[in-house]
Amino acid sequence: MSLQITPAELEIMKVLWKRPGIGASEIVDALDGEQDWSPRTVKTLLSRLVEKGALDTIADGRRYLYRPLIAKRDYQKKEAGQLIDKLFGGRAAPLVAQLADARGLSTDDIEELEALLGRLKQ
Amino acid sequence: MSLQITPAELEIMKVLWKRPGIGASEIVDALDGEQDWSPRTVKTLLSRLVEKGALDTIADGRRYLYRPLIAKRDYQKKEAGQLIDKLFGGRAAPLVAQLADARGLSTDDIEELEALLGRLKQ
DNA sequence: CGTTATTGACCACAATTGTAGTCAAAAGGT
DNA sequence: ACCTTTTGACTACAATTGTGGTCAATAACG
Repeated sequence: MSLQITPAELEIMKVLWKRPGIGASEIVDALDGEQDWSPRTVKTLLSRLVEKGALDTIADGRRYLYRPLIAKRDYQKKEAGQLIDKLFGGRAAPLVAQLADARGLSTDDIEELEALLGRLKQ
Repeated sequence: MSLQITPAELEIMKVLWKRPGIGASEIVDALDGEQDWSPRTVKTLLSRLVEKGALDTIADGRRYLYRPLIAKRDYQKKEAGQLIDKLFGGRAAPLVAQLADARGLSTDDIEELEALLGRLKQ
């Protein structure tokens, strides 16, 4: 199960990672301003995510509540790993170098990363 | 020009980033072992990349030599930036944290990153 | 010189994706 | 007890993508 989540579907997942267990209409509301989708479109994306096993449904009267079956953290890990395998020869350092170049790391970023590296070192 | 390069097309780009200015048959050869594509498939991908403006052709007798019009570095930057915007709230540090967790950074990676951060600090 | 192999141009076709419509059941307002 | 709204199920349909076939021109080989 490769669990292929498309960009449009990811928007739905992001809402549900933030507020698991809500229904379709709440999702539509949450997306308002973000995406300009008809409620129909959101329903379709929800069905596809359930079909793919990325979401779980809980019956709640005549409707469903939806809950993510994959953790955001796991998905982030998978995507980050795929990117470095695909483009950076499997090494993380070059990726970070590119990021630094592409958008500049803030002082906060740099400090955070140094702290992280310090923790990893021991 | 959003220059949307698909995963299959990227394999072609990777060959051409390594050896710019080769022809279709060399690309087919270079991919042998990597991908199991018919020469036809490679040709189609090449045409699409030219159409998209990702490659340039140089006439060489009755065939073309192909050359990347986008630098690998630029493409890496774009992809890395897209990933952190899409999944990491635009911050690089959480991405690195995930990478560390996902696959463990080697001592070399850590040293490389520390050196990089040192350079960025001043 | 005739045959074969290679090449780009054009075409094909199913799967996936983005985007949304139709429909019937049910829930709620009045 | 009706009418409207909301919901999930099913359906639609064009664009993109992966994968490769046809064809005509031409280069290379015997």
